[in-house]
Amino acid sequence: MSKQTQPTAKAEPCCTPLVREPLTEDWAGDLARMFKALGDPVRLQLLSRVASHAGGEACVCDLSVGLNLTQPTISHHLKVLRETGLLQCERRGTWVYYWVVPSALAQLSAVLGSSDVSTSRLDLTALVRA
Amino acid sequence: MSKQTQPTAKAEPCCTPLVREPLTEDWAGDLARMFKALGDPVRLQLLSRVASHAGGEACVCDLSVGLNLTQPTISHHLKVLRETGLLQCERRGTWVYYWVVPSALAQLSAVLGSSDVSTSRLDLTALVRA
DNA sequence: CTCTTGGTTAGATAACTGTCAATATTGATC
DNA sequence: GATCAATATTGACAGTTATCTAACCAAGAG
Repeated sequence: MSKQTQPTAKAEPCCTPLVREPLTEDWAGDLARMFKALGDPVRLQLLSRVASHAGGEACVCDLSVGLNLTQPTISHHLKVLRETGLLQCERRGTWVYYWVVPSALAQLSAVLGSSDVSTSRLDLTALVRA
Repeated sequence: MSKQTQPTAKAEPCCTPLVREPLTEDWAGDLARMFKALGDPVRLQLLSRVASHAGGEACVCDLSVGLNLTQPTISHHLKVLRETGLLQCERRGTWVYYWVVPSALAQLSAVLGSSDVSTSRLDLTALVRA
């Protein structure tokens, strides 16, 4: 369970301030996959609940309360977040605990934010492929 | 043309990183709409081309080159980015120029950024709240 | 081993999305 | 005016997605 395939969370030119890395074509695709995972209100709330939960992790039963959805639907959304590398999970006894992968969020945040304070410009330049 | 409705760029209880506290349902919806707009490789590339273009703006003809898509498709994606408040545009003569809305991207970046940003980055999270 | 509780998987379906061809609109130029 | 070039809009269609119900798997407790 805790051993998931994580197609997008590659240990690559990651986390280096993405200034001007000559971008592989895949990168826009990988980034888009992660942003798409965030592009659902339920998933955003789930992610937020996990991230802000005491101890940095939460079990599914904690996450489900208040969201007016069936449990399989919650499970589906968690799976999406897992498969994009934004979340990881582990089973402990009866419960399954989820936690965020900070580097994944940081990566997305860095792409959107200006990494160079002096130029106040967006760091999406790296996305422009040759 | 340049006078678009911008449903998502509201001034709200905005920009608290989602690791700090769970998102409200309303806000999650707004954020999700923007992230969803970024959740497409073509749109990511368009956005990055606009952002990295000389002068901070680009006309549609500049943006289309290289992307192997028909003109209406490009136009559609630009519309999505417009309607989520990530881009703005203006017609000048025959051409339509697009530019990014930095505050929108900053807002998303801030949401993703870790609250305990003990490390590097500027945490203007609170400032961006328009 | 059986029951119960927590969670995932499978299958079905309605809604949404990306794409294109065709058409419309807008402005410049003749 | 008529015409052309640059974008936008419309309509259609295939592929994807969010959600549900039902069934299944895993781990404790009797």
